[in-house]
Amino acid sequence: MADEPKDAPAGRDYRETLFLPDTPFPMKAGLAQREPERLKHWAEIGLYHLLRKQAADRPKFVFHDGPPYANGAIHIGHAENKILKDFVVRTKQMAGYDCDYVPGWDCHGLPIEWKVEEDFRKAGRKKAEVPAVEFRKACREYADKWIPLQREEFKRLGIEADWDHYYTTMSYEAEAAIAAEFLRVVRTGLVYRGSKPVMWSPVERTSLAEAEVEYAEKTSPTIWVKFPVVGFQSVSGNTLGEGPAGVSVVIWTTTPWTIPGNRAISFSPSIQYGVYEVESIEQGLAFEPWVKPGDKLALADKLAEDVMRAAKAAAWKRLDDFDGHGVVCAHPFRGRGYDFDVPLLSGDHVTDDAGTGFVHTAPGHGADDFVIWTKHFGQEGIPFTVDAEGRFTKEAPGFEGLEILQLEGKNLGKDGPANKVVMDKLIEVGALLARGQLKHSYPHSWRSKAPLIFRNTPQWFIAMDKPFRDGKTLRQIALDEIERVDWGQKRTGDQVGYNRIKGMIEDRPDWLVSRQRAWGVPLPIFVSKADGSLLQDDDVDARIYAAMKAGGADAWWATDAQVFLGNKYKAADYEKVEDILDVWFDSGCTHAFVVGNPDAPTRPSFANPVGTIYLEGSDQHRGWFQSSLLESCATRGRAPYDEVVTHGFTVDENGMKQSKSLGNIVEPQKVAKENGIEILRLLIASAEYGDDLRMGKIIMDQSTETYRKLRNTLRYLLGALKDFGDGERVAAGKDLPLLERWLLHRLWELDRTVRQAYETYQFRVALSAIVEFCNVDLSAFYVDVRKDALYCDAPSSLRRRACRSALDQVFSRLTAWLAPILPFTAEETWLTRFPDDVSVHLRTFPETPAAWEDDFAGEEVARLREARSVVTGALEVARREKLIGSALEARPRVWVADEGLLASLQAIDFAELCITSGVDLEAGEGPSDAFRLSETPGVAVKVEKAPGVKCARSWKYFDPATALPGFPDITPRDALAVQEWDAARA
RNA sequence: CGGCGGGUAGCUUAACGGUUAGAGCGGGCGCCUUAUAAGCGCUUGAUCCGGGUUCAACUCCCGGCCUGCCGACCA
Repeated sequence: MADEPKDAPAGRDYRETLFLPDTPFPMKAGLAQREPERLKHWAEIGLYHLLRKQAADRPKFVFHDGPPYANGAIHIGHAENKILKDFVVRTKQMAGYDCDYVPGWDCHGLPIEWKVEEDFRKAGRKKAEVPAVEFRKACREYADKWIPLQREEFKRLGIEADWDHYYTTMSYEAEAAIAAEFLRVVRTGLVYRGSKPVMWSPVERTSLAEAEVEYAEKTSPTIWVKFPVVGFQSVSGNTLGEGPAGVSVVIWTTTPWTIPGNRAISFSPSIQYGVYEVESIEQGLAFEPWVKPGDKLALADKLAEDVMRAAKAAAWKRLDDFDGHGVVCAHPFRGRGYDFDVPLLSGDHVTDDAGTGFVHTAPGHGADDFVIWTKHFGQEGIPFTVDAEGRFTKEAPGFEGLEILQLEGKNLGKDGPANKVVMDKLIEVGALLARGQLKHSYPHSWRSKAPLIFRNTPQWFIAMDKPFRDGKTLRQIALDEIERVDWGQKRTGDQVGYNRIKGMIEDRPDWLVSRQRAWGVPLPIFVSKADGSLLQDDDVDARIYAAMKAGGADAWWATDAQVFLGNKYKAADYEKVEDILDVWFDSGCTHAFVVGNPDAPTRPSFANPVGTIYLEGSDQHRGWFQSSLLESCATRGRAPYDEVVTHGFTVDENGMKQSKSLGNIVEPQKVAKENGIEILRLLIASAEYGDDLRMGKIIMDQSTETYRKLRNTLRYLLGALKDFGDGERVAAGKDLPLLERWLLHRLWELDRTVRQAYETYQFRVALSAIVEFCNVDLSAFYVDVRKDALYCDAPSSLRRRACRSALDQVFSRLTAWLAPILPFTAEETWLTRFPDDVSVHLRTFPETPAAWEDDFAGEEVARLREARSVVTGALEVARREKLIGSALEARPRVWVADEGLLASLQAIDFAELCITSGVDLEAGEGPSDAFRLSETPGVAVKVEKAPGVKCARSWKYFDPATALPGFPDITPRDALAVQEWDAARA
C-alpha cells in the first residue's frame, strides 16, 4: 500500500493509515491446553518462592489450610474450597501481605482403615490376624498413595501453594506433636475416664461406627415388666391420693437381657397416664396368665387396652390419673443384688405409639437411655453389665457369664441363653406381666451380619465444665474466644456463623476422644492400677515424644512400656492405654505443628502474623473449627484463628445435592479438561458462596460468556495500547478531556469497591463491579465513543494520547484485580504486553491516586449519558424506519430544556458521544413529535440524515467543502492524521 | 424428628419497612462489518405458597412447601 502514489486524491485505501487494535493475544483462549503449560512455566520460574522472597518484609497474614482427607479423587466440593482459599491467599498477597499457604492432608481414620481392611480380606487375611504394625503400615501406604494424586489435582485448579512442603497428620513429627498436645491437655486435668454405650458386635468383639451398621429383620421376644412403686421423691403434684401401695409401673422391651442393666424408667410429661385395676382375667386359656385380679398397673391411657389384652385381662377399670414426676420404683430383682431405686425420669423421646408409655431405661444399653441418665446423674451409676463378648459380668448379679449371643458353632449370632434366663427369673419373682414375639428391624454388622448390641464401654473424655485455667472451664474459655473471633460478620454482616458455633459449644457434651481403632495416634497415657490416676511425668512424656518423633505413632505399640516408664515406675503398676485418639483431635492440633506458637512458628512467614484465617465448608463448625478451638483453648487458652470464613456446598443446577446415584456430579477434572479451570474459578467468584453453589451446564455456559467478555476486553486493551509508552502519556490534570477524567474517576471508585470487597472476602462484589465496568462503562460507552479517536486521530492528538493514557491505567488495574480470580488469563495478558516481566502475580494492587476522585466528572458524564440514551433511542426508531443504518448516517437535532445540561452538552463533542456525524443542539422543549424518554424529561430528539459525503477513512459524513487540499474524500482531521502517518513513513 | 441456613427474571445476583424491585448474562428483534467465533442499540422477563402486623412488606411475624448443612467411633 505504501507504494501507492500519494497524490492519488480519491480512491486511496486508507485502511492502513488507521490505528486499529493490534495484538497477538488470541480471542480464543484454549484454556484446557494452555493452563497446564502455564502451570509448568510457573513451576519452572519458581513463582511460589519468588512470592515468598519478594514479600519477606511484609506484614504476615496466616492462611491455615484445613486438611482434606487423603482418600479418593478430589470432587467439586474440594475444588470450591481450594479455589476460595486461593482467592484469599492471592488477594492478601496482592494487597501487600506475605500470605504463605501450606497445604495439608488428614490421614488417619476409619475410611482408610476400612479400605485397607478390605484389601487384606481380598488377600484372604482377616483384620484380627494382621499384626497391628503391619496393618498401620498398610494404612500409611494407602494415604501416601493418594496425597500425590490429590496434590496434582489441586495444582491443576491453579492453587498457588507450597506444594513441595505440605503437611500431613501422619508424618512422624505430626504424630509426635499430636501425642504431645494430648499430654498437654492431660496436664490441665481435663482428661478423665468415663463410659458410653456404643454399637458393639459381640461376635467380632469390636465397636462399630454408624456407617458399619445395617438394619435387618429380626424376631425378638417382647416382655411387659412390672416395676413396683415404692415411694416419692416429692409429694407435690401426685394425684394418687392414698399413696403408692400396690401400684406397678409397666414397661415394655424387646431386649430382656437389658433388664439387669435397668436403672430408670422414662415417661413423657405430654402423655396422659392412669392407674388401672384388673378385675378379671380371660377364661379358658391353656395356661394361667401372670396377671391377677386386683393388680394395679400404671399405663398410658392410650395403650392401656393393648397392654391389658396382651396380659389376658378380661375386665379392668381406671382408678385414677397417674403422674410420673417424682415416682420411685423398685427393680424387679430387688433383694437379689438390685437394691437401688429406679426413678421415673421425664424425657422427650418417650411416645405412646407402642408399648406402655413408660420406657425401660438401661443407660449402658441405649443412646436415649444414656442421654437421659447422664442428663440427670452424669456418668455416675452406669453399670458395665456386659463384657466385650456379650457375656454378663459380675455387675449383673445372678446372671454372670451368660451369653446374649452365641459366639461359636452353627448358631453363631443367634440368641444365647441370656434372654431366656432373665425372663425365667422375671416370672419367678412375679414381675412379668406378659410376653410375646416381635419381628422388627434390628441393627446388624454389615460385615458378619451378626446382631449388634449397645454396650457401655470405658472411654476417655475431655471435660467441658471443669474449671482449670484461672478458674474457667474449657467451655467458658471457648465461648470467650468465640466472642473475639470474626465468624464471617465482616463478610456477611450477619451473626449466622457466630450463632452456630456458639450454640454448638454451649450445648456440646464432653469431648469423647478415645476410639477402639487401629489407624491413628494413641492416647499416650499410663493409668495407675492402684488408683486410676493418670501418670504425669515430664521424663516419661519426653521419652514418648522422642520415640514417636523417631518412629511415628507405631512407637507406642512397638515399644515396651517399661522403656517409657524408665526406672521410676514399674510397668506392672500401670495400664498402658491402647485406644487411639479421635481423628478430630488430630486435625484440631494442626495449628500446633503447622502454624506453631507465635513464639515458635514453623516457618518465618508465620511469625507474628497480623491475622490468622480458617476457611472451610460450614459443616466444619461441627468439625475442624470446633476441634481446633477446643484443643487450642485447652492447651493455650485461645482460639487458633482470628477469622473463620465458611462456604456452602455444591449442588446441582436444581439445587439438589450431588450424588452418584442421581448422576448429577460435576467433576473438576472434567471441567478443567473441557472448559478450562478459569471458567470454574469465575463461576465460584461470581457466586454468593456462603449459600449453596449450583453447578450445571447453564451456569457453566454463563461463566464462559463472562469469561469471553473479560478476555475480549483485555484483548482490546492490548490492541489499543500497542506501542504505548511513557513519552505519549498525558498526566492526570486539567488538560485531560472530560471523558478521561471520568474514566479515572471510575477507576478510583472501582479501586475502593474492589479493595474493600477483597478485604472482606466478597469476591462476587469485586467481580461483578469489574464485569459491569467492562460491559457498561468500557465496552458499551467509553471505548465505543473513543474508537473514532483511537483509530483515526493522529498519534500526536491530545485526545488520543489522553485516551491511551487512561486505558493504560485501566489495563494496569484490570490485570491486577483479575489476577487472583483468573491467574492464567491475567498472566497471559500481562506477559503479552510486558514479555520481559516475570509474572503479574508478583504485583500488588496498583495504588490509585486520590486526585483521580472527580465528582464533577462523575456526575457530568452521568448526565451526558442520560441525554445520550435519548439520542440512541431516537436512532433506533430511525433505524426501524429505514432512515439510517449506521449511527454515523445521522445528524440528530436535540432540544434541551435545562440550560445547565445544554451548556454541558455544548462544552463537549456531543456528536462524538452519540457516535453520529454531527448534532444540532437547541434550547427548549422541542416539537411535540420529537422522540422523548419518560425517564429523561427535557430532552427531545429528531433524527435527520447527516448531510455531506462519507469520509473514506473515518466514515463520518462531512462537508466536502471543508476538505484539505489533496484530501478531498476525508475530513480535515483525517487528512492531518494521514499526513502525520505519511510523514512517519517518508 | 431436632438445630441452623437458603428460596428475587431462564442463569448469577442487588435493594430497602417507602418512587415504577436495580444490574449483568442469556433469550428475542435490529444495526454495523474499522474488537468480527467480535462490537453497538432496542426489547423481553422475577420477589416459593397462605395468613398476619403496618398508611406501606421481597423486607418484620406465624404456618406451609421445596432445598442444603449438622445431629458423639464419618471426614
